[in-house]
Formats: sequence, structure tokens, C-alpha cells
Amino acid sequence: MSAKTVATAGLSERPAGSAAPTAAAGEPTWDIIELLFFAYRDFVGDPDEVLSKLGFGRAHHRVLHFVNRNPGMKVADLLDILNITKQSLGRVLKQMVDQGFILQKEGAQDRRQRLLYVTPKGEALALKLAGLQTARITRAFGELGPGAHEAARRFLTAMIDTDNREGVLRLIARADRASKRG
Amino acid sequence: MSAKTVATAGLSERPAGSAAPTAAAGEPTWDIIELLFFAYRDFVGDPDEVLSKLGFGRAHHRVLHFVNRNPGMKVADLLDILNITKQSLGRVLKQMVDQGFILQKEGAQDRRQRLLYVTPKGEALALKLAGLQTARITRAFGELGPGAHEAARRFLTAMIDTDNREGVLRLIARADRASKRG
DNA sequence: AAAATATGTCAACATGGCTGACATAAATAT
DNA sequence: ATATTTATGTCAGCCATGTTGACATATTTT
Repeated sequence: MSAKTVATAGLSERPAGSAAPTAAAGEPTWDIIELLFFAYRDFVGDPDEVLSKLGFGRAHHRVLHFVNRNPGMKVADLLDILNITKQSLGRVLKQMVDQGFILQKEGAQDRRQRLLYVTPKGEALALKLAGLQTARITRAFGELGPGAHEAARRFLTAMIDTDNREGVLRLIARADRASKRG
Repeated sequence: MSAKTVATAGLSERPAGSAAPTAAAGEPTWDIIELLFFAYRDFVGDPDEVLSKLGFGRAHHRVLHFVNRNPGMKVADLLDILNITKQSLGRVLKQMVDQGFILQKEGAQDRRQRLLYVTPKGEALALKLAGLQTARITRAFGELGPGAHEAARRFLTAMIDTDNREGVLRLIARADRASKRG
């Protein structure tokens, strides 16, 4: 049995139609709930395979991703984004520093800070992983019509906590500028 | 510091604009990658809070969700959907059976099978959790124009592994019929 | 000089994945 | 009828990654 299949066994099968319209108010939007589950599972599945060969997990991916996107960020910033404890981060971060994927520099103004950067090796891995996910995304956008990117962006943005949305958009916009400069 | 915030500290801030268009071919679609991360984090965050008060985790949620949606499913089906080992499932499942959220019945034709059902208590919890997620989804659809539901469904579907997509759609469609009958 | 801040570390624990080995009952095949 | 396969469960232990609490160190701020 290969991974990432879905049970089709049991219960009589009928031809697959489009999911039900979910009209009635107050009824759960089962289709979106379940599609999000499966879409996200596949979305993170591609990187997971590559990472596991390196002895890394999803936690390493998250660290690498955000450091790559926000070079020079503080440890505290990363903790805030990942929403984990410094002890959890510490373990993972230490491995990536020891293995030469991430590099820490003392802050220029504030020498208590350990600013985080990816090494060339780290950047290569980050781009490889992002490439896998981008391939999936562009394939999806290719299947859908033009405007799919914008529609997806609007949907995903609207799904984020309202009181956090501005911060997320700022983060993305700032990282974009950083990578374009870099 | 509250949970689920995003670092805004450091680096000079500029007013939040829409994310960059990500035009160039071969460049990662950072915006979708990151929005998916944050959207999913918030999406599962609501249920997580409720579950933790019951001593349950995300694993329990997944089990409860799929059993509720597919009453009478076999253990093997659930394993196939969740893509975990029977030992992992066993632990979680046992707790939910012991605490009266899920019920197992011997199969009618094949008496080796332990068909899975939610109890009324289990259904209530499943609906409560789905309600939280639905609230977020309908809020999002409300912010976006009409057609948002359809657009989201198409996007998410296109993000699923092509060789698995049919199976997922069948699963959703079948569960819809089951819940409409039930 | 004292207090607050940024970071790191030690120790212990919980959850939820995993593998491997083995047990049981029931269905199926020979 | 016996043998094999199948569906499920269970024991034991390992690993990754989250948690809390306590404490250490360097540096900045008051």
C-alpha cells in the first residue's frame, strides 16, 4: 500500500460528482473542511520526503523557510512566528547550525541578539523545498483559469485570524522586498 | 504575549500592500506558501483549543471527524485515510471509545470487522468543532464576493495529488450522502 | 549599581508518530 | 476439515517535537 491514498473500499461506489453545494445555513461546510485537510497534507508531503532523507522534520523546514525569507531575523521573531517555546526551537536550530544550514551573527547594535541567516547550503535546501511546493501550486493554477492565483491569495488571506492578518501580510511583503534586494 | 501573533518587530516597517505578484517563472510562489501555512494554522487552532480542554489533541479530532462523516466505516478505511499505523490509531481510538465518543460494532457480514460510529456525545463534539471551522470559512466567504465557495473548492481540489483526487472527491461525496440520510 | 532583556541550557514530561513481534477470531481457500 | 489469509488488537520500545520550570550569561537600559 502506498502512502497518501484514500479509502475507497467498503460502501457502494457511485461516480464522482462535484461536491454538494452545502446550501443550508448553519450546516458545516464539510467540503472545504475536508479539502483543506487533504490539500494541506499533500502540500507538506512533498518537502517531508526530502527532509526525512536528511534526518530533518517539518520543524526544521519551518525554521529554514522563515530564516531564508527573513535573513537577519532575531530568534525572538522566529519564536513569535512559529509560536513554540525557545526550548523547542533551540533543539532544532542547534542541529541546523551545527550542520551548516543556518548561521548566527551577533547583532550590530544590540550584541545580545543572535541574528539568523541561511548559509548557501541552507538557501539551496530552502529553495529546493519551496520549488516542490511551487510546482504543485503552479500545476494547480495551470489547471484553473487565469485569476486563480489572485483568488487563492484572497481566500487564504480571508481565512487568517482578522486580528493577525495585517501582521502576516506585512511579514510576507517585507520578506519579498528582502529577497528581491538579496 | 498571546499566541498566534506574527513578528512585526525589527526591520523597518512599511504600510502593508497586497503581496507581490510573483511574476517571474521558476520563482517560488512565496505568498501562497506562506498564506497556506498561516491559514491552516488558524484553521486548526480553533478546534485545538476546545480539544485541549478535553485532554484531546489533533489526532482525536481527525478520528472523530472522519468517523462522524462516515458512520460504519471500517478501521482499515480510517487507517487508509489518516495514513498512520494501526498502533498509533489504536491508542487514540481506545481513548475515545472508553470515554464514550465512539462506538464499535461487529460487522454484520464479516464479523471480524469493528465498524466505527460516533455516539450522540461524539456527534455533538464533532459538530461543535466543525462549527468553529465553518464559522471561519463562512466569515471568509462573506468577506469575499459570491463565488468564493466555488473558487476555494476548485483551488483546494487542484492542490491535491492528481492520482488521489478522484478518491478524495468520492469520499466527500459519499460522506455527504451518508450524512443527508442519517 | 540594579533591573530588564535576549538568548541559551538542563531536566523532566506528554503526545503522537514509528517499527517489530505476536495474538485472536473469522473468513476463505485448498 | 484443515490450512491460510485477513481484520483487528496489543505489548514493548524508539523518535520527533511540543510542553513547563528553573536557572545561567551577556548586554542593554534605567
